[in-house]
Amino acid sequence: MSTLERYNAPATEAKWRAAWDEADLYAVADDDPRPKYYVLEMFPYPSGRIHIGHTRNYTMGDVVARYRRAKGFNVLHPMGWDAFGMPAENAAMDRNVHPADWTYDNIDVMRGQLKSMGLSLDWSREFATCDVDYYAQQQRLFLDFREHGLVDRQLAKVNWDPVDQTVLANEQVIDGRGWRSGAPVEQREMEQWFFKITDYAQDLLEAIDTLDRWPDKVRLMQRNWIGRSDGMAFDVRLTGAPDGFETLSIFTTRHDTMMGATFAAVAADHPLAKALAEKSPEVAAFCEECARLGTSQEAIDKAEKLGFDTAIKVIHPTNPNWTVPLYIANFVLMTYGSGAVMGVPAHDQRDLDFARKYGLDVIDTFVPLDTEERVADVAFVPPKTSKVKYVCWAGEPGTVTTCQKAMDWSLKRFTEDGWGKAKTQYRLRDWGISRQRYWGCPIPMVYCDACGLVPVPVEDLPVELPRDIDFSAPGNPLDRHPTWKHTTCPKCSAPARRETDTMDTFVDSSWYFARFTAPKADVPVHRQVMEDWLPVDQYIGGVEHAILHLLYSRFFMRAMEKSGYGSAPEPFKGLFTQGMVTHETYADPSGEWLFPEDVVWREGNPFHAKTGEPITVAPPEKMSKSKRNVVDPEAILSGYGADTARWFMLSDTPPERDIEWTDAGVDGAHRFVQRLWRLVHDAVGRGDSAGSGDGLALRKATHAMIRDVSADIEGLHFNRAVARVYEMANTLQKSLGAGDAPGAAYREAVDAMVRCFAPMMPHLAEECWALLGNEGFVSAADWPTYDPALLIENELTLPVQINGKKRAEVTVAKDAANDDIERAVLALDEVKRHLDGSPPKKVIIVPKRIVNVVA
RNA sequence: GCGGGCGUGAUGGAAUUGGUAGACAUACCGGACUUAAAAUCCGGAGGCCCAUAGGGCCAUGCGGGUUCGAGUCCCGCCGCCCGCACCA
Repeated sequence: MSTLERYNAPATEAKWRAAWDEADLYAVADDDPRPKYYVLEMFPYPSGRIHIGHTRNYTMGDVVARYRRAKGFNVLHPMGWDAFGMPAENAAMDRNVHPADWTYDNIDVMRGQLKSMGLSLDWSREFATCDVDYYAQQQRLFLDFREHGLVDRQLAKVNWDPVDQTVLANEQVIDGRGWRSGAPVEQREMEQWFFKITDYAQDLLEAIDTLDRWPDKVRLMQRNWIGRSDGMAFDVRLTGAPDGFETLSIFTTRHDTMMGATFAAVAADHPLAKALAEKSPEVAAFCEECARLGTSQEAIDKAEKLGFDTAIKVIHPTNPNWTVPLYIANFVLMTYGSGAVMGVPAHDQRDLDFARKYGLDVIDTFVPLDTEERVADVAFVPPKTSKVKYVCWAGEPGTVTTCQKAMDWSLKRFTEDGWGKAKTQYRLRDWGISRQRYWGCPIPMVYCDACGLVPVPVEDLPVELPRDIDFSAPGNPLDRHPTWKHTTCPKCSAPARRETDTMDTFVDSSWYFARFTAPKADVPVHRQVMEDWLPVDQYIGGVEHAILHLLYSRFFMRAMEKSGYGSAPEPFKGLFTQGMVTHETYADPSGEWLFPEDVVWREGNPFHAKTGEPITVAPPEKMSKSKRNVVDPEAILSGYGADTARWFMLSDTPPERDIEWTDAGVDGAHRFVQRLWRLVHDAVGRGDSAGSGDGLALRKATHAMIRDVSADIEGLHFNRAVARVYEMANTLQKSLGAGDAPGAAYREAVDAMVRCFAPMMPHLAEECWALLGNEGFVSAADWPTYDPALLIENELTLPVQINGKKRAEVTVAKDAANDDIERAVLALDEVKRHLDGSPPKKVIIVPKRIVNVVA
């Protein structure tokens, strides 16, 4: 043993990766007869290098892929690159490199890094979304969607940077200013392309119920995002309004409070408000003020309710002689409902604040059952299921009923009266996909003065991005390009202009999982092949994509089905959202953030490695460049090896929670790599003949491990699977130390253990597998099976409680009768002592679990 | 504000339908090996109290409740985290 060299992880790992490549072990065929399993991790953005979060995400996916492969599935486990996006353009501006070169160089680096993790990926299916072959097919999908009525043009507000002359994404607006120019951002309305995701609002909502292998949290977030509310729509007549505005559309979900409406209000960007603003500078000024306040999130928090009395009167729908004033109000949203509301101060806090400020009436329509007190400063907004007493409504005053019943009744009544009608409203809005930038998929449309908007014919695809591009001036470089946008109309051949907007990069990631099923096809997907592979059985990624990416992908599958691409309504059958990787933060006395490698520890206290100053340590948080609490996985991979990094990522912390990266944890993982190596060496040294006895205890432990590790991996409880392997190693080592380990049982145990940790540490497993003299790759070996007969105990040791406290144990035959157990328990010294001579009040025996004696 | 989640040793965390709380790991302490250290191996360990073996009490954020039995279920607090946020 003393001569055994340490396991050289980096060298050994490289050897096995080369061997896997040589054997083309992870390539997958579409026509394989075994049952399919599609495991996918969210593909990375090629930012430059892999970060620690990637290693966690891809390790988890790889464990699942390797486990399923061993269980006899035909496993699709592909990798690609979410390669379009702003950082490439920023690099182009900052460093004068071409976005394509920057992106593809990054991909080369990151591909090498991912390969060094030993992931069992089918690299032959790799693609990047910026590959012309990919975005050409995406353009085709766009045209098909349009053909099927799923694309339209709508006016939409954008963040406009007046200095850079460009549209900004929300995350580029910091405190209301452009991130580059620092100029105050303006809201502009522009015509943009939209995917009509709202056509599927109800379907997307209902189908969430079928996603039973998604986290409840994500399902709830999607439900809230779609935001269905059932209410009533109606038109009210106006007096004193400009021509063309004789009526106003209103939406409400509380029609039971209609008789408490004391004012009406429209949004500042409502068409009526705009019409008034044209005639009145005062109105225009008010609306502008509202628009300014609107943008930043903080402002909304503090925003005071502001209103402008238009002097227009709204005729209450229930009574032609009853009018209420119409305001323009800053808290009414144009983007929800009809952009106009009836204000019911008694039962809505916003309306109440507004009413108090502008001296409007407050009419209680119902009161609590236990008090006659009327609304003062706090609106009375009971849950719809609460019973209240109605005092002023469309029904009999004094009625006691639930709000929901009153609403149902009111809706029926108002519908019969001929002015109200039931309406379902969604919070979800159509998906604006236009982006005014270069590094994205061009939208294949042409503007012709004679023919209007004309789609690029499919045979003319792809509309390829020009290579020569200039980032030295602000604005969209495609729009500025000297020749690119000039073309001829596909219909009339007259000179025409190309659409210079490109697609939101979320479009790229909305169907890549489908493209992996036929990555080289000259159509977006092959119908049959896609239907065979989809849905993805297990999708793994960050919770930050819980709404947009996952919802857009669900929409895409429906849109593709409608466009004739085959049926796979739900793209991801199983979803798992893993936690982040965190690290302590370090700051020097001046408050500067320090990298972990700049910190040295002396006697448990941290000091600056160079200056020797004491350092303050703050609790772990998400790794970020700004706080410098980052660890580069490259150093771990090349120093300790991939298996150590993988094992660490899977250990201790449940995968859905945040994991704290610590050097001690990594060292511990590496120590275990070395320890397993020694254990296996020892097994080989013993051969098959040494030892005595049948090793039953060891065999039981082995088979229990197989059962438990299998269940833990299947349930994605990787931390528990890791603990089971540790337990097995401890058991092996103990039986070894006791000198009673029979060779065959020991050999069986080691063999099973190697196969069980192979999905987690594939290189080490491969080396151990070879050392044990097995043929072929453990990566291609079957998953071990366990013998249930070995797990049945003939005798059971039951805990014995007295009055609910554990006092003793009793060992009985596994099928012992309750009478026998009771007799054995009452004979125990410990039990006698506590009973002190008197008979027990009761003895509760839970079969195979526990005995409780009630004294 | 609305919605959701989580509170267990020094630390990360285990714990079937309510049934032996603290598996496994990290850090720590002791021993062996070593000139020494590292590495390795063996062992210890929730807290408090009495103690010779051993025994007792208290312990899963806090306070109640249901139960033979509660980390787990119910009610009320406290704290932290996440999502949405003027959605009519």
